[in-house]
Amino acid sequence: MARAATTTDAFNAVAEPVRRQILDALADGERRVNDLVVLLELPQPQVSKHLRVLREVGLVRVRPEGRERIYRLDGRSLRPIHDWVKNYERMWSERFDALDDVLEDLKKEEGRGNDDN
Amino acid sequence: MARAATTTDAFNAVAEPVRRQILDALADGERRVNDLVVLLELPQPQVSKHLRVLREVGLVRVRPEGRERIYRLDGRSLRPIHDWVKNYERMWSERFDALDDVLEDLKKEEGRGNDDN
DNA sequence: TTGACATATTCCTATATCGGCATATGATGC
DNA sequence: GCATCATATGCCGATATAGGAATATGTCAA
Repeated sequence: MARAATTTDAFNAVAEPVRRQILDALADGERRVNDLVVLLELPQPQVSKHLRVLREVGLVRVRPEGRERIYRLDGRSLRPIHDWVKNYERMWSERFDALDDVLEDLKKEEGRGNDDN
Repeated sequence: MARAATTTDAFNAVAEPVRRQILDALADGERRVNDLVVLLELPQPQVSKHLRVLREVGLVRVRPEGRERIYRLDGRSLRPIHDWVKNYERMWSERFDALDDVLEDLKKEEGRGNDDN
């Protein structure tokens, strides 16, 4: 086995910068393929191929409209990523430092519960 | 050009499941390489190689201690990921639905400010 | 029907990935 | 020094990836 297929999960799909660009573009609302082509200044096949990957992991949905295809964001597949990174938020956010302080204070004031962490 | 180098950014580094496992293991505290080997039940070279990638994107730091090497999580490089996905949170979180409701109410009543984080 | 437009797919090449195995480097203790 | 432990690196093969170019599919319009 070589590398995990990008088509497998959202983590891999989103590791590709162009695909993130596409998602960001779709965040403003649905778009036709060609709108994305123009917007991202990329060759059309490349866009279509990335859209395919995004489709396969459920990050976007298509709606045909005449000869055009309207792509729409479906961000729910991003949730696992969000939930995963969220556990690390404390490592950079001062908000969490503040929270830690509060917790420490609580421990001290709250009496002599001998909890160590 | 083929695929983006995993060593490039956190997005790519984290797309690999084993590396996420490693980070999760390190979230509990620093660990020697061999601890990780035992914990994840993986061949040592594989662990070392993944650690190298994680090191190169700044997700972990090493501290030599005798003939051992203690790896430590440095979650700050995860921040770009967190910030990016956070923009999509509204797409699955009911909290945001609630927030939307609040905003609607505010529009209607124009009266009181209700702080939801 | 025919031709123009919109999008998807196929074929191709270069690359870099992951894992396995063997080995190198480096530190410790005798 | 030498053997051992702990970790890192090198080389290998298989795979699949991203991008390019050409082409296929599908839809509309005259």
